[in-house]
Amino acid sequence: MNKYYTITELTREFGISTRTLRFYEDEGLIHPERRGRTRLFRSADRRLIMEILRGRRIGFTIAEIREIIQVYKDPPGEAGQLRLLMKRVEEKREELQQKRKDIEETLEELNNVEEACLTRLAEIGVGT
Amino acid sequence: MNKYYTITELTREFGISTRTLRFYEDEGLIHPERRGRTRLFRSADRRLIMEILRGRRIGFTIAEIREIIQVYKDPPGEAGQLRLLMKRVEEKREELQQKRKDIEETLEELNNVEEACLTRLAEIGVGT
DNA sequence: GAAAAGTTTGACTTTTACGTCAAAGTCAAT
DNA sequence: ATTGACTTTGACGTAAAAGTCAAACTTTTC
Repeated sequence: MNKYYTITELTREFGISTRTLRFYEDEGLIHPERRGRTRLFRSADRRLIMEILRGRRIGFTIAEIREIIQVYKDPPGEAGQLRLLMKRVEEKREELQQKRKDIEETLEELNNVEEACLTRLAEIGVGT
Repeated sequence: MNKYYTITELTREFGISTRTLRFYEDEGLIHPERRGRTRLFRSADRRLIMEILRGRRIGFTIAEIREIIQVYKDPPGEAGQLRLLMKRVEEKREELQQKRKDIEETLEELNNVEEACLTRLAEIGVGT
């Protein structure tokens, strides 16, 4: 075990480009090891990339993703910082709940569109 | 009734800029009336803007939003077009379901972070 | 009827998140 | 030892979605 992943293995697995991974490294989101100059990704890096991509799908910016990673890396110890973090968490929660609501409404509309399509198809293509 | 909204009324209501609304008009998403050169928004425009902003929050591009609006404006009548539309609907559905899952996982993590904060606060700030 | 407030168009700029080369280095296999 | 596949750095480019600014025009208000 304890295998290394090459950069292209990961790009293929996740459907992203090498440029994207290099960009994430430049932005300080990941820190793959090096053998010479070549990047070597461990499974921890791989998992981190999965979380980054999840954040991306949700619509988080690079800055936000970096911030989240930071919090996990070294959580704040001081009371003021903790309270600040909780405030930010609460804000994010509201944002995500709104987004979830938006998605659910849109899924509903998609259902309506689909039904309308089926109805229309049945009307015109009777027996197609 | 049948009131007109000015552009700034809407920007204030939705927390967007006039530039944004002009941009949406340039992109063909909205078509407010004119009195002279001044734009006059009706409540139908206002509702449309709400839908545009919902699409934006979800992460749809302008092109996708425009496409959705188009479908509502004049739904396809031909069978091939209808089937194509249904395929696209299915793709969007999967995309949104993935996004919803991402959001739910992230909401779970936010809960964990919050709990960790509370625990830590209790530890250090006993009686604060 | 003059000032203040709001609006329009047009042009240029900015930010984010990468894409696209080019040139050079590395490594495995033939 | 050379071909071919892969990788790196660096520089420049790009698309989307607005932001910013200037100059002119309108409308409202005092």
